[in-house]
Amino acid sequence: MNIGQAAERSGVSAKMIRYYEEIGLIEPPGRTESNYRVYGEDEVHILRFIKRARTLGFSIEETTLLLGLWQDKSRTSSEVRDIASDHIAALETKIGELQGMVKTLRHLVHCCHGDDRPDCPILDDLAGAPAKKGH
Amino acid sequence: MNIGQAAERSGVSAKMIRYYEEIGLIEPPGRTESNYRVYGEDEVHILRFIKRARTLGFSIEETTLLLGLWQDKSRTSSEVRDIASDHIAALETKIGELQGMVKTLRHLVHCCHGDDRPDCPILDDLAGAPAKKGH
DNA sequence: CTTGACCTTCCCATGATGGGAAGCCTTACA
DNA sequence: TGTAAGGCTTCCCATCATGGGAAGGTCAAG
Repeated sequence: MNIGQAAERSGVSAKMIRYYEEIGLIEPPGRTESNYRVYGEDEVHILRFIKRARTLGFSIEETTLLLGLWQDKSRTSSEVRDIASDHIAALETKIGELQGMVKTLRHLVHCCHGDDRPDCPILDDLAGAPAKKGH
Repeated sequence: MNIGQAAERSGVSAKMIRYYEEIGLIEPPGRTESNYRVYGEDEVHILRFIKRARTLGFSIEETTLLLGLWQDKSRTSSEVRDIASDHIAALETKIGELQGMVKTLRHLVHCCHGDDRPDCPILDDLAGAPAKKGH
């Protein structure tokens, strides 16, 4: 099948398939006489694997690792689990950061009367003013 | 003061200060005879404002808006609050997505025995295998 | 006067993706 | 058989915010 169909069947855009090939994440496929890329079921399967990993937030680099482990019969499941565990830890760090931002913003919004007056605790905070007590 | 000191005092790198100037987020400062940028307390204050907004996860675009509102005496606090509220909503969407990833990964890691055997539910899932019941 | 630390501009890289142009190929239809 | 539409190819550019580094000018301390 051509790249368009492989894209549709895997959920990875044609642009991205070519990019993955370029960076060596996937092997260059065969070509027709007229230089069209030709894919089979196996390639679609690999692309779906990649798609799923990306959806779970793994970076291309981590995905490369996982893909290697997937295709390596002698891998140990603990290798994969370590990658996944590390990734969970990274995601949780990120979540914590975002939650910190939300908490601060929520407090500021709560303190902001939000009417036609220009007085605004949010801007005061951004500008580095000391927080007023007792809102 | 020179750019290096402004950077140190504001927490914004010299590279970024020049970039912010280039994209019009901040005004071009005065120059010495030898073409060095010259900053004063006001500029450091603005840079700190920007730094804080960025730390809270506002994009450059949102920061531009907030900066404009900060310097606009006729602004209404509701304008600022709307920006902040929108930003909170965006952050929470992002947090939800990350939490979804963590939940899935956690389940997979829980199901993975993580030893020397190659059998690995995480890879099975990435490869699109139907989940086994009961783990 | 030298040396080292600072400043200037300019270009390039990141990570993952999309947009689009120019040109070739295939398929379907009149 | 001719043509038009749409798919494919490569190549370049843009994003967003940031950092790295080179080449060259400037300043301050010794």
